[in-house]
This record gives sequence, C-alpha cells and structure tokens, in this order.
Amino acid sequence: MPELPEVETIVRGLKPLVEGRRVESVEVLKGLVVRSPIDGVRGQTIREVRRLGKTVLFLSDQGVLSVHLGMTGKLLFDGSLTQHTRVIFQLDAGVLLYEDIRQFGRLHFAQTIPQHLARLGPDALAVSEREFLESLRTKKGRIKPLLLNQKFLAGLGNIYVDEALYRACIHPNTPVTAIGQQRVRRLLAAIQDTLREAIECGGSSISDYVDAVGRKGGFQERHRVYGREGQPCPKCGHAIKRIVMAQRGTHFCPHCQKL
DNA sequence: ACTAATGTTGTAGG
DNA sequence: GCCTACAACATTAG
Repeated sequence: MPELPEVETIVRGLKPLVEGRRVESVEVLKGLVVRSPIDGVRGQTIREVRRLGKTVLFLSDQGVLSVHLGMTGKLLFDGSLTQHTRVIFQLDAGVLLYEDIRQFGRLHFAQTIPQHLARLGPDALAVSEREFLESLRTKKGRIKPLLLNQKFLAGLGNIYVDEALYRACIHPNTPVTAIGQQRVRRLLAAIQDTLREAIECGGSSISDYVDAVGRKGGFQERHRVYGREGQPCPKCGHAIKRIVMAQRGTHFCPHCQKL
C-alpha cells in the first residue's frame, strides 16, 4: 500500500479536483471496507483534503470522511468501474471511486477526526529532530519494528523503513538503545530525505499503486534495497540480503549495515 | 500447491 | 505496560 509518499501524492492530486465539490450520492457496492455508516457525507461540500499519516481525510462543515487504503486501496477520480470498486461518491462534477482488491482498507465518517487517528505519533515529514530524539530515547526493542509503529511515527511502511535504514547505514535489527545521538540525527535526515524524494517521484508502484488519476509512481526505480535481494549494493557491491523481521520482508546490505 | 505482497489489530507469552 | 511472534483479514501473482 500506499505509505506516506503515495498517500501524499494521492492527496495532492485530489485537492484541485474535489475541494469545493458537493457529494451528491454515496453508493457502497461491497461493504467490507465500510465498518461505520458513511451516508453522512451525502450533501456535504468537501472543504479540504488532507493527509494524516497514511490516512486521507475529507473535511466538510459537518464532519470528516477518513479513508485508510490498507494494502491495495485506491482513490480514483473519474475512473471506470471494475470488479474491485467498493464505493462510488458521485460529485457535482466528476465521480470519486474507492477501489480495493484485498479490502484491508477502511472508511469512516464522523463529526470529528476519529479517535483511532488521535493515537498516531508525529508525522514522519513534520517531526522535529528534538521530538524524534526524545521520543526514541524512551523506547526499547529493535529499530525496524519501532519505525513501523504508527504510534511512534506516522507515515512509514515497509518500503521506506528499509530504504531509510539503508541510507542511514543502520541494520534493521539494531537495538534502539545502541544508536547514539549522532546516528539518530542521521536516521531522521535519511527518513525525511527518502520521503521527500519519493514524493517528488510520485511514490513507489510495486504492484498496483496508482495516484488519483491512475498514474504510476517512479520511485521504485530508485529503491536501493527494497525488492533487490541478491542484487549489488549501490555503495559497496555486496549482495543485498533479505530476511524476515516483524513478519515483513526486510532488505539490507550486510556490509554497509552492520549490527 | 505454496509463498509473498505498500497494513493494522487482537491475542498470547516473556 | 512494553515488546515480540503469530494469526487473521481477502485477493492476486509468480
């Protein structure tokens, strides 16, 4: 799915298309992704589209529609219906489709920003060095699972954690207590550089990610470790290794990222 | 047939 | 409470 750069790309694409538009009707074709009623958006004018971590928020005067894309969720403006179209939002100009093959995504409508989103950590792009350092200092365990934890930092997923750790020369299994202040600073810089570059490229299209108008991203061509098992490290030429950590495929260079 | 896939959450055990 | 591993959710692709 959509991690921070992909969601950011979707939001930037949607903004000029749906802000100011009125939702004329909502049709739920298959309800698995909708766990609480979203009829409340009908008749609402979308004032703002915003990203919160990996969630897309549609703000109106009466409430908030939140869309988490799970692994295969898509928000498509003026797309055509497929067998995986789950929700149709008819707007006064154009149509917004929610599509989701695996249906791990979730849509909610509420008066205010939902509770579960209030528990998110600071946004990975916006967090200050001081906040990151102080929060990390109180944590235990290994660095990769910590970076995947949205309550610690919102926005990173499996691709960008591997890419950021590679750039910071930190082994994914490193105990967080073993990372000194300088290296923590370098890690945050690596995280934010990676995210900014990925946004510039329109995100990573690994399997089926596309933005709001159906365009693929380009950052997958710049991945240095993710999905590159056995291929040479761009820095030292050693073969990229793949292990399983935190139940996720984990890619790193055993020479550049030592424990 | 088996495995892995951009994510989150609940449960159990240390 | 914090941390880890595992299963579950549902579908597709190699």
